[in-house]
Amino acid sequence: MELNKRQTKLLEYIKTRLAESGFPPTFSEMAKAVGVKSKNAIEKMLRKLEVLGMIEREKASARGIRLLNREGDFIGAGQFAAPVVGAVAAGSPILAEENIETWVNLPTTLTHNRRDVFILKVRGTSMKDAGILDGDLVIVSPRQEVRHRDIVVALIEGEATVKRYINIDGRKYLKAENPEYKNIHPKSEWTIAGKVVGVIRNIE
Amino acid sequence: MELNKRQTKLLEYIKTRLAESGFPPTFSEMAKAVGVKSKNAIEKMLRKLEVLGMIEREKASARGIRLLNREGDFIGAGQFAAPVVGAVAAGSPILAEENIETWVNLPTTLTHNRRDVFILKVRGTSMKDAGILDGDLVIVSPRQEVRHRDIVVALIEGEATVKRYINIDGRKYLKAENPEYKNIHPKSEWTIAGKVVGVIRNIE
DNA sequence: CAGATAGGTGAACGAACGTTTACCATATAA
DNA sequence: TTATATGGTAAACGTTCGTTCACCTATCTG
Repeated sequence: MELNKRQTKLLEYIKTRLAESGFPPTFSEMAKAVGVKSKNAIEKMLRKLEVLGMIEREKASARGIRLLNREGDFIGAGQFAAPVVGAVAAGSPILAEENIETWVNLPTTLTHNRRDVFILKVRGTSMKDAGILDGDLVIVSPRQEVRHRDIVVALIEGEATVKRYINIDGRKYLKAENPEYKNIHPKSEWTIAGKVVGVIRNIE
Repeated sequence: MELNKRQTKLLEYIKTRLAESGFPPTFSEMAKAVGVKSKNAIEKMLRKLEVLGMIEREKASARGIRLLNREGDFIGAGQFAAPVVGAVAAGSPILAEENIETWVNLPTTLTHNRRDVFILKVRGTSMKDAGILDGDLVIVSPRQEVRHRDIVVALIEGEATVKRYINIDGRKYLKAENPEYKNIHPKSEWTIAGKVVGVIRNIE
């Protein structure tokens, strides 16, 4: 069972309404937003979203809708669900379902209001001199321009790695921020999955 | 103009309801929660909260309440407002009004559901080998037990500083994580303001 | 003392809001 | 072809919910 276009639009509308107004919309508002004329249409769509575990409802109460992320905990206003990428299966795009370990809610204030970021859990100490340690979560913005000396997430042979991007006169390579690691001049195909725009560390 | 006990309780109730149920409460729910029998009493309290800039309302709509932090942006479900401490005025407690630069909303998921944390903006590079750089925000938990080798925020002569806490056989001092800095054996009175439980960095 | 102010009760009103039922159109499966 | 699921309209219903008004009671002020 999957969402059709209008149902996806409804879910999206609930998200933005929650983010922008601080509380969920009413049936009439939703009907207007997705372009249907009957509140019953909304009722049916909501039931579907509920069955699929995307929302949770409080019956018979106004605006009684909770938005859930795929972990089942709910996404409050001013937040959005960001995927946490684990091991990247060779050849697959980094954001493929199979690579997503879990979802966490982030406040949009932490990402300059971007909602298209993902999160990568850092393994190893190759960036320790840049203040990125083993176990840290890096926030990655995939659609942002990457410049010389930015910290990036690169995909090399289906392996996601955090490094500093160096581009000198068109010579492009990756630099570790730890003297014990060598620079990487990939021979095989590689791509940049995004720019690191934030770091989150949980101590203990 | 200040809040009395019941009004404070109302504000607190709105906060927890928003955190727990994902949307604001109705008048009746609020009346029951703070122990008044009339919805009009709630109306008057809400007006006061509104005048004081603590909430924002959408008139004539069910559950039309937004919770604001002291910066005027609203606090969504699953979030709470944490104070960002700047320069600490000598002799004042670290969380005194005058020391608070601004407020930011944090998701409770980042603080293990603790709501009593505050944030300190790090100055200098004395903790760089612990992955804490100049400009980083550290999340500080003031009521948590501090143990040997924890990273802490210490108050020395009215100066807030982030260091590693060392306690060997009762000999207590502070250690920088940067060879260019010496250990600190404070001679004057000093206190520990809290334990560092998280780090947030915004790149760019 | 009279008067203002803050905080509350209680009831009535009307609009907002979720729910339900009957009915229709279209596509898909048996 | 006949069922059956899907997605929608339309209307009616009954609460829920915010608003407002009249009135009460302390407490403080001049």
